[in-house]
Formats: sequence, C-alpha cells, structure tokens
Amino acid sequence: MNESKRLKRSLLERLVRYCHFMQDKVLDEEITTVSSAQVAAYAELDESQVRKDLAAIGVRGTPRVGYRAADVVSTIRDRLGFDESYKAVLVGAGRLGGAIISYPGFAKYGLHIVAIVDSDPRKTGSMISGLVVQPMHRLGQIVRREQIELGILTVPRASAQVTADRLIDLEIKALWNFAPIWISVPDDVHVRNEHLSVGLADLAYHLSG
Amino acid sequence: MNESKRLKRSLLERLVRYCHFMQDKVLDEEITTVSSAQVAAYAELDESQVRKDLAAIGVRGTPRVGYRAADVVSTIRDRLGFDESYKAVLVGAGRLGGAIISYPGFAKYGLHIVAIVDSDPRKTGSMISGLVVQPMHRLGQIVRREQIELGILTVPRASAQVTADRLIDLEIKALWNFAPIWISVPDDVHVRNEHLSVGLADLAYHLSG
DNA sequence: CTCAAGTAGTGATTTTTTTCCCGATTAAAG
DNA sequence: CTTTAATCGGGAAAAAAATCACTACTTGAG
Repeated sequence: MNESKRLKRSLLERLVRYCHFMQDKVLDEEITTVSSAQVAAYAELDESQVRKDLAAIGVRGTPRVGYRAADVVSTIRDRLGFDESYKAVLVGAGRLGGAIISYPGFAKYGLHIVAIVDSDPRKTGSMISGLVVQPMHRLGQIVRREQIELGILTVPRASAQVTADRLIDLEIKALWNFAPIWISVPDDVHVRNEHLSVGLADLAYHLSG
Repeated sequence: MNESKRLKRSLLERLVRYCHFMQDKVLDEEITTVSSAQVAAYAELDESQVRKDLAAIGVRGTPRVGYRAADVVSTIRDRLGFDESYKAVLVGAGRLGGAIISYPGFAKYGLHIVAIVDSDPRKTGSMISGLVVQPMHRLGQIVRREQIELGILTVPRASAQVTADRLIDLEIKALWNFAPIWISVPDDVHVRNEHLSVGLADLAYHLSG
C-alpha cells in the first residue's frame, strides 16, 4: 500500500524519529495515545509539523485525545516498508563491516544480511555473526542465488566504486555505502552514502564557531 | 574568521561534498580550476546552487575560467573550521568504537582522539590504535586534564544518555552519538546523532517503493 | 582590435517547507 | 444536557530554498 507519492527525505527522517519515540512510549510507559505536542516536544519540532507529517501518511488523530501510538507506529512501518523483507550482502569484512553487522536492529526494518564477502583470503572462511565470509569471486553467484536487493559497502575507499559497479552490474537495487566517498550510480539504483566526514564537518564547524 | 553567520546544515553538507570533489580534482588530476557546472554535475545539483553556495562563503570565481580549486578547498576548510584542532574522547571500546577510531581522516578535519574509555574491566588496559583503554571512572580526570571538547559515544543504547549526561556535566562542548537513540542535550551543547536507522529506513522505503 | 563563447554573479521567480491561526470535534465534568 | 477545555485538521501566511534568467566580465580566436 506504500505507493501514492514519494516521501521526501526530510519527512522520512522525521517519521523514523516519531516511530522511535512512539515505540519507547508504547513499550516503556504503556501509554496508548500521544498528542502532536508531545511528539513535537520530543523531536524539537513545531506541533503543526507533526500533525502535517502524520496526515501525510494517513494517520488520523482524535480531538481531545491525540493519536493512537500503535496506529502511528504501524502506519509508519507500513508506509516505510519495514514490514517487508529485504536481503542484503555485506561486502568488506573489516572492523566497520563487523560493527555494522552486529547492529541490533536490522530485522526490525525488514533487512536481512544473508552473506558476507571479502576480497582478502585471510578473512574468507572465518565466521562473523553466524555467517561464513565468502571470497569475492562468489559475489555474483550469491547475489543471483539469494536474489539479493541491497549491497552494503564497508570496503576501503579505493575499492568502493569498483565494488559498487560490480553490484550494479549484478542488478542490485540499492547500495548502502560506508566508504568515505560518494558512490555514483545510475538513476534506477538507490544509493545512500553514509559519510562520516559530513558529521565530522558538522562538529568541527560547531566547535570552531 | 569563520564567524559571520551560522551556516545551514544543508549548505554544510554540500560544502563538504564540494570539498571532496575539489580535493580529488586537485590531487588526482592536477586541474587547477573548476566551473560551477562541473561541480554541479558531480554533486547532482543546479549550477546556480553551487555558485550561490560558494558566494555564501566568500569564494570568488572568474568568468570564462571558473573557480580556483585550491581557493575553494581552503575557504571551505577555513569556514568549516577544519584547520583548527579539537580534542575528543571516545567512550565505548567495542566494535563500533574500534571501527570509528580507525577511520583514516579525523586529523584532516582537525579532530584528535586523545583518549578511549570503557566501563568494561576486560577492555581497560588494552591498546586500540596506540591508546590505552582507560576505565570509566577516569573520564572526568581525562576530560579536564586534556581539555577535551568532544565526546564520541559508541556505547550501547542503554548507557548512551547516561554517558552523555556525564560528559555534559564535565562541560563537554559537543557530542557525536553513534548509539541508536536520540540523545537530548541542553542548548549550549551541540549534538550530532549518527543514527543508522535513518539510513535503514531510507533503504527499506526505496526498496519497497 | 573585435568578436564570440563560456562562465561567474545576482536579482527575480518559483517551489517547497515550515509556521501560524482558527474553526471543528471530541471527551469529560457539572 | 450543556459547558469547557484539549486537540486535531486544514487553509493561509511566512520563511526558506531552489531554480531561472539575464547581465557582465574574461579569455582566446580571428
């Protein structure tokens, strides 16, 4: 049901945050309804912003009561596609790869890392969170056999674009890049560059100001 | 000289990207000038956007030639504070902490991680990239003695806010949080939450669309 | 020396995003 | 049943961001 129109990235970020807040509320404090004002206070936004965002994804509240937290969570999850299931391959079994794969929340978003690949023969064969690190030359087989849609890049900067290109050639649908470079991709592939230097710049800027 | 007015976050992100592009150009291809069109093509933006951004930080180009890449880089670095020096403490010597500390580019942004702290006695005393992991109870001493301005949080979700509060109490200036939670801080502390779930949501959304 | 073409600079315009505001609705109290 | 207070919904206004369109400048060619 999550079609209608493309959600803007900023909206998407806010929704994720609302969702977190709601889940905390619902799970931790057993509150069933929340007002836009409460959400706004948490997310440090305007109340109207929250109401508009929720309206945009079709959540309805009731006057004098607020929104049902469970509604908000389930609608966000539905619209954002968290309840579907996606397979991913992680390329690059270094420290960063290890850290990312141990992130305790992929499944909650529908993401399943089904394979790990690394070009270093010293790493292949070892186990990382229940998966055997595969050699690079099996990437194609793996992606095709498992019908993998997402590639997670935790390779060094120098091999990031090359690896991306290879995955694109294997008709991967999306890339999540952690190498310090902006990967370029064709229009039909979605890429998210998780670039530490943006954060670094943000901090340096604020510390210097 | 980096005062005048607060740069918007979106502008900041674009500037970081310009800077990367320029550095690649200058270093790799020995090109000394670039046109706004080239930068725009790389960053997938409008040419005017690039010109406005560069004008905003005071970079001047010359008609028929473009901008001097070296100018752009040095002005961005100056305005964003990369040439100053900041001390940071990393709290949480787990996998993620290890991955982050080994990121090969902190120094380029003026950031120096001068201490690592962890609450787990099994980790204290061990070495991570040249630093001895210190026990948690020495955090205060370390922050004060070294005059640390930035705290990098790579602790588990459950201890993130507590650790943040402690650092805030030690009058830290900024926090870089990698735990999957939005840290809340007083107005005078700058926080950047590096929240993997935003990326995850972005990907799930695009894969489902 | 003049002309042509490429490029920066910038004011105007459009689009998008955010905020403001108020009427409508609901639940609870009297 | 009526009143009151809290809250949503959505239109309007304001602010911010992006894009457009044009001018002016600079270089290199003829």
